[in-house]
Amino acid sequence: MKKMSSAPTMKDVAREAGVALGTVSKVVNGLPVGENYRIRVEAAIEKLDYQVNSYAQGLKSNRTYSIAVLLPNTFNPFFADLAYQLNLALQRRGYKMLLCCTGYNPTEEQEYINMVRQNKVDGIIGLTYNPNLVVEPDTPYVTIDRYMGPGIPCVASDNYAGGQMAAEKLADLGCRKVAFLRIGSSLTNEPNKRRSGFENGCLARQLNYEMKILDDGDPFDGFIDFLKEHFHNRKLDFDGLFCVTDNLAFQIMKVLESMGLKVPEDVQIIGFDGARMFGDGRYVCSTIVQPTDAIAEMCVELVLMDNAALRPPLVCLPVSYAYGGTTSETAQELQDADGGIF
Amino acid sequence: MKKMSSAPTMKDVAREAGVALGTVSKVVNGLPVGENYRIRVEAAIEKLDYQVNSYAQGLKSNRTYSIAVLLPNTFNPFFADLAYQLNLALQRRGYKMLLCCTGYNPTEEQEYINMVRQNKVDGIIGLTYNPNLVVEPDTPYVTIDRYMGPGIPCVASDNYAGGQMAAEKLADLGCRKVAFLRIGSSLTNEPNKRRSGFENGCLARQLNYEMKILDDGDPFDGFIDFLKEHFHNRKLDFDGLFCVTDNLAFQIMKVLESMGLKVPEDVQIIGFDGARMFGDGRYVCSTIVQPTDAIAEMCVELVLMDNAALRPPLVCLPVSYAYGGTTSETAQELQDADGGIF
DNA sequence: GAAATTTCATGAAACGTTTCACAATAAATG
DNA sequence: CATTTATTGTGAAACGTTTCATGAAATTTC
Repeated sequence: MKKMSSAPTMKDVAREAGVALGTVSKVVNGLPVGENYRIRVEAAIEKLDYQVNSYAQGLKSNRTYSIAVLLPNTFNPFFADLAYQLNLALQRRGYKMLLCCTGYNPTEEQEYINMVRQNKVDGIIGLTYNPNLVVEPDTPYVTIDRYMGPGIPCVASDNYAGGQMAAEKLADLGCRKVAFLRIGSSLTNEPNKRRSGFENGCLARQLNYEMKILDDGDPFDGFIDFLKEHFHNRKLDFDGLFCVTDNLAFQIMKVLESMGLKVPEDVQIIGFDGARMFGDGRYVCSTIVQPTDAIAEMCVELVLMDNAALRPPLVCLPVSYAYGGTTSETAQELQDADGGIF
Repeated sequence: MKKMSSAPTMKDVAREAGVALGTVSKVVNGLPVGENYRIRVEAAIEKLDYQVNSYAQGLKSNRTYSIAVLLPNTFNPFFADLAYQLNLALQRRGYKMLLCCTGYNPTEEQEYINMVRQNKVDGIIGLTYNPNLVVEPDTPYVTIDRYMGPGIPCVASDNYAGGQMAAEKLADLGCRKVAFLRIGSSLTNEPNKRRSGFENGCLARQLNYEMKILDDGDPFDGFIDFLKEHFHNRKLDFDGLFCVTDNLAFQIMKVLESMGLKVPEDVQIIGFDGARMFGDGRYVCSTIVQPTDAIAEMCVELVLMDNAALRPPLVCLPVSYAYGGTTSETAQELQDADGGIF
């Protein structure tokens, strides 16, 4: 005479175990309950194969144990790595990750932010580009790389130190004339500090440096022209290049190689991000590595923090340097690789 | 005397508009309502800045408009691309994507599958490795690359044709002795058809071929040995290599280059996946491109299909070939790139 | 113009939890 | 042993929707 149609509810469990509804709730939520009661309830849960209904749970408690993550996309290796690390960090705490790709679209970004108001998520972690996102003051919101104002914590790696480190590394490698390459959004975001850090590092090491910044509107082949101008016929105006991202570094490297130059023999190239595309510790180029694991951990920590007043406005996490070559020695380490090779 | 503490509910809207609760519900859900009523309700919604509570909605309707996507990780470019395309396809239909990285872990996979039973999602799209996942028969579930049995649609690219295409391409490029390289899981999954397709293609074009398959347990440097054996001192036992993934192709390429060989001048290398890491149409190596957009679209289509009986057991989607070099001509196209260069 | 029919707003019931005032039992106290 | 105190199970109320039987109003029909 049981209703077989739908999934069992707490009421069913209570009836089966011969206890009250509230008792089942306590057992399910790990609240203190008499030992014999607990056993009876757990047996009933097992027998009926009961699963809590998270809609009902959310309706009462206003918690979904899910966090929305806003990223422009997942194919950029840095974003992909962030998504992965955030998923891990959230999972460890029993939270689910709602991933939203915004495509740098301010409207999409705002739409996703609004989602939290429909109680779909308990908080938001966002790497966004809309400078005037409207966020409810009491909405748990944490940004990556973009400082949005007081009350909204921003987590970033120490971009300034990263720029400095790049300069020092190039100096250590014997470079004498270097350049910083960047495709610039004019946003006042944290990654912009890479430039000043690099500048400072060059000054400290008495390195000649040049800045090549292409504004948003400029075509990419501004860089091609730049490279042709300074490297044509092995001209080698620069012996070291610091590229604002690995993405750019990789492209520059390809172009230089197609011009007959060798990296790093002729030109040293250092990128930024250090997102491993193969999950095994190798990098496509030498790079300043962002600690995506620590960034993710911190973001999750902050977004789940109870006392909003204690949240710091800005958290900077230390970067490191990684060599990008694949030598036959390092190849040995690849056996532990887990990058989806079938 | 309004309660300012929490968000406005339908009841508040009804009171404000002077209509019944059910009328508000109809307006919110786009059901037929008298024009004057609709206007009044919409005004009230606007005024109160009302947002539906999706917990309550889910509790009644058993729908969350969210789909769980199971992938081993997001840093593998192919998975990253899939995640991105799935997000797009779901977004277009008003669905949210719950992304779950399973790390090839059968237990995690099963755990996420169970999630659907807690009513957290309306369906699951999974690229999984657990051969005996337990899925409720009536749970909308669609797999990528893994045929799990009748009733569970599998979406994949035409791996057989892809293998064939690789062989033909190598033949067209003038290769005479080629090899297929793979790190093998023994799973009977769709990607395994790449080998037989390649084999068939080689036979059709009278290409000498060799298969090098490393089992799961084998260390990666089995490949190093293989490469040393056949390419040491420009030996060039093979003039073309078909690698089962771009990942592997890229690694092989790096090793060969570190051995003093040039790609593609000395050895042609073709990978598989064609996941663009920079979102701009360029590839890290020549490759058989999987149509991740079509795969994603089909997965979403199938998982949201009302009539489960109409779902096909297996859907194969056409692959294509892409050249992997970055020439200065192609560099011009990079200006439209959107890969997160700051 | 009265009766039959259609249209559509109404509001109570239900969805499956959590919470909390209350009751019942057990333990501690003098 | 009676009384106070602490402990813990109980079950009704509430969360904010959707749904549907009800009835009022508008429309059509003869």
